[in-house]
Amino acid sequence: MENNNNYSMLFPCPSSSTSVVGSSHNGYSGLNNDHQFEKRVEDARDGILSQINVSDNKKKGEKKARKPRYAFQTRSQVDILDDGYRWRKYGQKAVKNNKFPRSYYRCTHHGCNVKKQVQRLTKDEGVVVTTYEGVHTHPIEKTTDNFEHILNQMQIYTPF
DNA sequence: CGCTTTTGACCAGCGC
DNA sequence: GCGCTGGTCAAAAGCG
Repeated sequence: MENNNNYSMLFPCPSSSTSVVGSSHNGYSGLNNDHQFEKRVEDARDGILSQINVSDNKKKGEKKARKPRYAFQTRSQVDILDDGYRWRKYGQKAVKNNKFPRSYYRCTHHGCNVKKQVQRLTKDEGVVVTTYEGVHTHPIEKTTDNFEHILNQMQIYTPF
C-alpha cells in the first residue's frame, strides 16, 4: 500500500455526500481481488469492533453463521468512499464515543444485502472507519480508474 | 419522475 | 425488570 498524502483532487464530488452515490457512481475492481487486504482488515475489525461493537455475536462459541465483517480505517476528507457499488443510506446514528454521527449504508442491489457503515474518529477527523458487512455477489459495472486513485489515498492502518 | 437522503421513532439485545 | 445503546425501518423532502 502506498501512503499518498495527496487526496485533494481524487474525489470528483464537490463537497456534498449525496452526489457521489446518487448521480455519478465511480467504479473499481480491487476489493474482491484484495483478499489479503480484507484478511488484515478482518483482524483489525476485532479491535475496532471493541468500540463499535453492539449486539453481534462474539468470536467464540457462535453457532450461527456470522456475516463477514471487514473494517478498515481510511484517511479521507470525505465520509463517502465510493467502492464502485451503489449505496443507499438507510440511517444515521451518533455514537457516544464519537462526536461524529455514524452513517449506515446498504447496497441497493437485487439480492445483495451488503451493509456498510462509516464512522469518523473524534480524535482525528481525517480518519474514517468504514465497516463492510457481507460480500457482494454482483459484478461491478464501472471502471477501476477512480478507485485506483482512492486506493492511493487510502492509508490502511494495521497495528495488529 | 425516480432515486436518494434525512429525521424520528420503534424494536431488540445486553447490562446491571 | 428496567434502562440504555445500537440498529433498522418508515415517511417525507430535495435534487438530478
